[in-house]
Amino acid sequence: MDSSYENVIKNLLRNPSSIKTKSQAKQLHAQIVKTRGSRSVSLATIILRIYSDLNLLKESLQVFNTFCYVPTKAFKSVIKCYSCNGYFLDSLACFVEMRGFGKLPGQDVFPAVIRACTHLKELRFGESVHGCVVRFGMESDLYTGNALMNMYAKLQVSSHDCHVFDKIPQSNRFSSQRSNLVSVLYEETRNELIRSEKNHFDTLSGRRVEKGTRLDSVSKIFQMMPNKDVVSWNTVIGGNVQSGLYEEALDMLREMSNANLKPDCFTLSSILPVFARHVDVTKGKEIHGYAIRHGFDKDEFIASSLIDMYATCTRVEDSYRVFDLLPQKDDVSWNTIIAGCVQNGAFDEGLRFFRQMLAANVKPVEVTFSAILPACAHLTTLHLGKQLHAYITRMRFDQNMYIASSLVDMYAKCGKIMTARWIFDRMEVHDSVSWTVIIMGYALNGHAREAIILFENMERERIKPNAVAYLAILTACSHAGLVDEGWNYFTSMSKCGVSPDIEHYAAIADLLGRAGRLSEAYKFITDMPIKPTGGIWATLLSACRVHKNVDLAEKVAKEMTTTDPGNMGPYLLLSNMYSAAGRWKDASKLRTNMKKKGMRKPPACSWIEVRNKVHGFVSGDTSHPYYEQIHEALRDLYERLKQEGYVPEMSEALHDVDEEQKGDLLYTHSERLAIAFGIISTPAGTTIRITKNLRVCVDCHTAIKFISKILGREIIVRDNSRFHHFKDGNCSCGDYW
DNA sequence: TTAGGGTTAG
Repeated sequence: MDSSYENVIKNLLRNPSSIKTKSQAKQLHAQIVKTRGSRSVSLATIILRIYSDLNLLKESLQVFNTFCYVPTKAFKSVIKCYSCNGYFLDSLACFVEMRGFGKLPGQDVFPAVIRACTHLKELRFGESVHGCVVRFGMESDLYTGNALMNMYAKLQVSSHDCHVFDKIPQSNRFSSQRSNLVSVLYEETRNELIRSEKNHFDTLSGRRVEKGTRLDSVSKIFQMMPNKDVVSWNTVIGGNVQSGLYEEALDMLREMSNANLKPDCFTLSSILPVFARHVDVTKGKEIHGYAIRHGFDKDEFIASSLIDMYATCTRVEDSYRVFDLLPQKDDVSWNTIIAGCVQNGAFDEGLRFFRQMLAANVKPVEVTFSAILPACAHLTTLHLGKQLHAYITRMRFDQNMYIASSLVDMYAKCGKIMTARWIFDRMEVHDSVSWTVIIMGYALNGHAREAIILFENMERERIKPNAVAYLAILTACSHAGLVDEGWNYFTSMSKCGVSPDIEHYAAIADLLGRAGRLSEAYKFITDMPIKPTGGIWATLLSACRVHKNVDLAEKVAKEMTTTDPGNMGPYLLLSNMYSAAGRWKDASKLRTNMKKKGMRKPPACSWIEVRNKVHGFVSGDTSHPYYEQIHEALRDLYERLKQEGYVPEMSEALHDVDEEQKGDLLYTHSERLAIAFGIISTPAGTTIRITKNLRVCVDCHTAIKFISKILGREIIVRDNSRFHHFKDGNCSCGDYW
């Protein structure tokens, strides 16, 4: 080899950071092995450092495993390389091994070790490492300080300490072969290390890190740091935000500016959730403006924070705009826009984004499913829900609490309560949400007793019912007419520290009204400590309709038109009641009034899924390609119903017209069109599932009961308030809705 | 060494 070439090699070895690529590193390594053999420990250490700096774990380990005696520098390189590649457990095991040899760690290794502790949620181990930092006088190192603050800020957020061998996170991607070895090594030395390092820490610093005071630890470290950079500030701000200390986070942001440090991408994406939670779109927009001026708005992190902020502030149109302008979209950007749509009730849009995400070859993750499933639940798109469920099972996401709860809710809302229960029973752990969805599922499907049993089981499992859980059980009681039970739950709420809000009052008003205790319900509403809403009056009005009390209905409708003048619900219900009582003049007067006020009844619409396709029907709609067959089926059905004793109930017909015309109006209702289509396009005996945007009318309700009997089919109708399971001539709602 | 997204609501 000529001397100039030899010089190049020497220079490279003296200045290893000049190696920038994997192939350069491998060439140098090969050259050294070729010319000088592989015995030189110092050369191998330099090569290892080069591989480690380039994050080449496989190559680093190949060199590392050749050492008989491992130099400190080699340990440091491998610890860092493991940590940077996400092999946190191996990183810690290597650190333990290094300490076992009595080698002194330097400030260059601590950030990687602390980062590993943070990812593994190993607070106790992290504290012992902190002890080690203090012991070796490295507290003033900027990177170590930042890493420590990050660790305390993160682990302080989780409510309980989770140790690595209690539950190894899935994200820890070490090989299973190696894991046993590492686990044994780690287990053997871990406790010993924690003991020795922590003793040093406690005696040297005179401080003890107690549970629950870890954000104080962050502040203390921050205050004691001689040098602080943007990362230090970002870490403290982010820690405050994650702990819900929004005002403190904003104060820190101001202080940061006073310290002449400019917010960067990290600062902005940490602070944006503050405005989302405060629903302060004006301040959020200011941040958006700042991001645009500094060219940060194309950053995926900032963009997803902005999308989320606008969606949380119900400005979903602005979310779309940010999303559309984003040149590179990652899975989080997609998940954020999908969740934003679904949370704002834009279910179809959410599904559209979900399909686009798949078309863009972005792989859905757990969050994607818990974001999209509620859309299937609300739209009752069972076929899509089932497809998603199959994918979730294949991906082994089914034990994820968010996903499992969403699946239970989706099946319950699609009327498949047994499937919902099956999933619920197979969940390893239940939280208050999963209990609530199954209880609400039974409530909506008319199984109050089962809901009560589950509510008691939840309390037995020491899961404290929250406001939503109480709402679920009150709904169950009200749907089943269990007045005493409902009242008991209502009165026990406050004792359990959950103050009833308007929905709970509404459930009780519904409960009383349903039981026919109308004046009691009226008094309950007027006496409540919260101002009654239009919705709560509507509940009572509905009860007046069922119990045919026109006088109280007029009184209630009057209350409603004062509290909620734009709502046409009371007009419609009252007008139907006038018609039912034969008071045609009053009914027509009311309708004229509505017209004068520019009120129009929204079109009634029902939909049914047949062979994975959703078919929608609007009242009186003749546009469906199978309309002729549908109409014929309806005619046949009408004849058979009449033979069975069905008499059309004309009381709710909208006009004062002759009986024959009313008959026409009635059998063109959207739910009947959908049911008729279901009958002609599915095999005999199959359950028919219909979803309707408005309340089912009395006549349709009666007719569907007959249909379920004569065809021997179960018909499940989800209207805008509840489920109706029609079977053998009966309905689960007990004729109250 | 720092940042973003998820479940229940008659």
